[in-house]
Amino acid sequence: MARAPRQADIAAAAGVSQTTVSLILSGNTDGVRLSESTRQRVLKAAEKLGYVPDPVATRLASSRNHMLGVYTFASAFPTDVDGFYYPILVGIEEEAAALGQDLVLFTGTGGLEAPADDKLAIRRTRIADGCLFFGRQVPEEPIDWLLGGGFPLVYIGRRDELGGRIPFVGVDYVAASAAVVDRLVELGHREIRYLRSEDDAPSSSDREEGVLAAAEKAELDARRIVVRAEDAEVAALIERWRGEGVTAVVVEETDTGSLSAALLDAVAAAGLRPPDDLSLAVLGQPKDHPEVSGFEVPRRELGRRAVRLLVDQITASGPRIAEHVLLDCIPVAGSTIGPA
Amino acid sequence: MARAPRQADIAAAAGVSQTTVSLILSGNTDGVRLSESTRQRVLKAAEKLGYVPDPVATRLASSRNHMLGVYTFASAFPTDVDGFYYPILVGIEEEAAALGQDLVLFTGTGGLEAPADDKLAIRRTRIADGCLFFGRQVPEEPIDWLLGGGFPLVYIGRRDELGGRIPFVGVDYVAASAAVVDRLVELGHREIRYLRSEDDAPSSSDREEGVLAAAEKAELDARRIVVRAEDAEVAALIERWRGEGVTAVVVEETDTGSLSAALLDAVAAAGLRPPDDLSLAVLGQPKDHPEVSGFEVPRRELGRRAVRLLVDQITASGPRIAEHVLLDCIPVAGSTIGPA
DNA sequence: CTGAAAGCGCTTACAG
DNA sequence: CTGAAAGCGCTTACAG
Repeated sequence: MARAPRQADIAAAAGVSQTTVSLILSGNTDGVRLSESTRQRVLKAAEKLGYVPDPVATRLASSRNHMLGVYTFASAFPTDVDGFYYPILVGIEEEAAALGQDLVLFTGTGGLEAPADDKLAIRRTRIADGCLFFGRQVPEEPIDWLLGGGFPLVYIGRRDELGGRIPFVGVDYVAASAAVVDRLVELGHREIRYLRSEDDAPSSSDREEGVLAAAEKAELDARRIVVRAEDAEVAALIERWRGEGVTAVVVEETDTGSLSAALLDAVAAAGLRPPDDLSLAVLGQPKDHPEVSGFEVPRRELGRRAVRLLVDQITASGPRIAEHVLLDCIPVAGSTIGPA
Repeated sequence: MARAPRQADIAAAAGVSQTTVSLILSGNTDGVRLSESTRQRVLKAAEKLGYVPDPVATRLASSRNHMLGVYTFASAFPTDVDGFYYPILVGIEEEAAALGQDLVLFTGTGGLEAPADDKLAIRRTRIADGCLFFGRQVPEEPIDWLLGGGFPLVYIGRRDELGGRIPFVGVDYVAASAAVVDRLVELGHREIRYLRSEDDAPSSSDREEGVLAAAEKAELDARRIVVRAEDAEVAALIERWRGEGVTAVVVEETDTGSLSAALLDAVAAAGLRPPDDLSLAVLGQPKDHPEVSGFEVPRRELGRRAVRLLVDQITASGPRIAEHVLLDCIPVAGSTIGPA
């Protein structure tokens, strides 16, 4: 394969030094003045040779290469939760394109390798100007290392680890969840149940926090509200709750959506028709069920904002401070909530 | 934070040269022998300093960077045809991860910029070791330029441009489509219609070719079989075909899936229930309609094979030849085809 | 067995 | 106005 042309090749072709080529191509006209004729000659030679700067060399020598990393702790294109992550990726791509940034997907550990390899894979993200991270857990050591080195990074989703030093763009699940319960209370519901998964992701505890805050405000018996369950237990719960006089059920929407799907199935199987027999709300947007009341997570915007925050960090001149952004959810009125 | 430690720091600490450190840390024991004591001293110093190799420098110094480009001519994450491309991306990511390659998504022109910019964006793909291309059209000039420079690239989808010099992994739509018509003929159907889009993508003409080949073999009147139509015209066609005694309809599945969706809707609206009132087949897999007869496009495998072909090209020692791979589709029996 | 040196392709002071 | 030189942190011949 013919070598890719370098600045030195352009320099030879244009009869100038490699330094001059670098100056002209990088548009680094800071305190420098170059004759227009030289400039044109260089530009023409570069065009003719089809010059493309080597991003790796650029990054070694300077600091930017206009590549943003995207690191997911599982798969960037998960098959079981595609409906969840896809809009975020769409947002990331949109904003990156708008800002002239390419994306580097680090495929590091597809879950196949030992978690020990995570460390190296995460450190490799340094080849980009900065990196977006997705995922429930935070591998503290490598992230701390990146942060300590001043490497720009942004998590997608709220992260409190490492003393709050991790910049993130998250979703205000607390407020959105509280609003859903508020609405039920306003409609006269007193016997409410909140069904959540066993998993302890921040997005789960945030939702619970919002639910409990609203319950407390309404002076409901908070101890009875929260119920942790597996998908398989849902049908039995529905039965029990009917006996307890429950009039409204709220369920967490997780990335797989399996818990809310299980609930919707169980409700239908029990012959209950919301909102008449039971009010139903999902803390999120269940797939293929736009009629269900709840809220919409601004996933696309999440991706866009994360990219913007990252680029801000990269271009920031002063010392960076950890930035934390929480986006509001969009309330979904739906048709599954009614008077108690 | 103090500077990240470099090999030179370790060298100083261990009292050896930086070269020796590099040799020991990279495990590059090829023709070299190092005393175990030196080795231990260096390893210990590296550990103590918390050394992590700089991936950027590593990649500059070695020739490959283990990054594969992914270039899409529109958006890598299209919102209207997500169901179509997503599995391909999944396959690409899987195989890339398995082969230890990172992915660079070129966001070049999201359709916003003039096609002239395509040229530069496409050339930028050279920062990777090789690149995968998606898309209906081939911008000949930049692709030719890449090919001429010996840059490894693979198209996803059959491409005949540039004198067949473009390596690709495609799908054997001809054979799969013919097989569907064969099946209908075996079941006694003689009045068959093939509904296709106006668009002239290779995947469309391949399907038509397969349909016509099967029709010819069965000595059907080929002139009446193929019908090009827009989504909006489908309902009227159904009506007409009933008058013509049509017993089976085959429809093309495009990336948006809108034509097959229009047909399924029109058939249902006309009160026709396949396979009793009409046999129905889709040349592909319509979204959310697993019961429809036809075939499944091996999209995930398409992504995987494309990655493998690309990596083969990259690692090939001798002169590369354009490789063309066609994958078989998986027949879907379905329940919408019956006897005439 | 180990080191001095060149080089990967750029940027960035520093000289003219 | 432009060039020679050093340097980013590593790898890889090439000498001892």
